[in-house]
Amino acid sequence: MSGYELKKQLTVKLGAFWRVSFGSLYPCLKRLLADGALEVEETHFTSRKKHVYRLTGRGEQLFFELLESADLRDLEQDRFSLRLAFFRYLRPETRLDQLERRRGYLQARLAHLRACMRAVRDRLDAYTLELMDHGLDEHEREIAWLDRLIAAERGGARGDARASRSRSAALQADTVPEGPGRPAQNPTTPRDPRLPAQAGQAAPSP
Amino acid sequence: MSGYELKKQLTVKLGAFWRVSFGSLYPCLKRLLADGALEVEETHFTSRKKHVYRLTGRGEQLFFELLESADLRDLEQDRFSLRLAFFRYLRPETRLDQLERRRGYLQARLAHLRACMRAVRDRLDAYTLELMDHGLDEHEREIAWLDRLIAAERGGARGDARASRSRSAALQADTVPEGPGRPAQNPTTPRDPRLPAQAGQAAPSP
DNA sequence: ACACCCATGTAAGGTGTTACATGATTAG
DNA sequence: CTAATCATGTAACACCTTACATGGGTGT
Repeated sequence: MSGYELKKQLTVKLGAFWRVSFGSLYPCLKRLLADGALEVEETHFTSRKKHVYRLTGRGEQLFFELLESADLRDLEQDRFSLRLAFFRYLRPETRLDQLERRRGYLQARLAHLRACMRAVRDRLDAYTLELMDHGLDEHEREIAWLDRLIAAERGGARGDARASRSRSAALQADTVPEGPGRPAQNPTTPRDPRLPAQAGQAAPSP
Repeated sequence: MSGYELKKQLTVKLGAFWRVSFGSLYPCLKRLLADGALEVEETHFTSRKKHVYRLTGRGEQLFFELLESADLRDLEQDRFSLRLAFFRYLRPETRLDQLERRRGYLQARLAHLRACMRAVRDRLDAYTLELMDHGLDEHEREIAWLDRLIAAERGGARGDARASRSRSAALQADTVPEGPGRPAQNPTTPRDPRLPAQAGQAAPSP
């Protein structure tokens, strides 16, 4: 799609934790184009120029490489959320692995925060205490949420049915029908069935 | 205190949402020093140089000005948390005002997210849906938390007693004993009783 | 006619991080 | 003695945001 359209899509679908500005989007598209990860088609339907971008095979490969690999930074809130939004393109094992790494990260952080808090607790004013308690709470909730996702990922269609707004049970549906879809599996194939070309399933796509 | 010590304190007390690096802290101290907001005393107790910084009257004034004023950016998660950590130095009315503005901000955001979600809900995969639901949940919780803080701020010592980990009831204690402590009230006074010089009350201080 | 969305891009500037450089002191 | 901690700083760089510049189309 076009850069303009792309921004709109990203804003609607990932706007909760990730915002793009044209000042970073357009240069990025150019960079990816120069790297051969994208190709353009300039349309002039109405005398108005418009660049329609499309992923190349190389771009797809890059996408899967970036998605499968995850360093320490990718365990932080926003980066992880961004990755989660593309989880359907990951192999189930990698999904599970990344969910568990995020969980471990949060758990460690939680322990550290608790330790910090014990150390300074009685020298803090009420507002700071509230803030810290709330932070602890948030972490615990996030861990509980991850536990649900992990359970759903492991147990197939049987998630925690009691959680009021739980959608865990649906996690196994709507997923890419392929089995373990590795990028390295068949690097020469130009068209990849993992990338749905049809409409009706417009999850954030590469 | 020294820059080094300051970083340690900030890391322990605000580390949950705000991290400082020396590369930004030291230049910042220099800037504040040049602006007359800080003064230094170089100590050489043990032949090791150490800069002990102290707020000047101008610095205090600046602190209160920055704290009392809040633009749109300061309503976002981390910025707001930072401010909340210094709430005890604010006038009660300003506290209430800022809590309510943050609440309004979250409410608007929540409405917007819900609208986005309604629009794309059936074109999203299960992971993205989980992500969005979780985001909605977080927002709702944050609003509920703010409601407790607001209630405590309004109602004196009577907060929501049922919340399991609530500390709301203590919100009115531990606060700066002064009444409305405006910076403009007596600009010529060098020493400000609002800034506790004694130990034993080491909430994040300017 | 006017405002507003579509559409693309550039340039300046702010902000912070990483890495480096340096050296004293203390605990094991 | 050696590793860690105390302590201060600088420079390069990455990254993104804001503001600007430009122009076609669409609705009222």
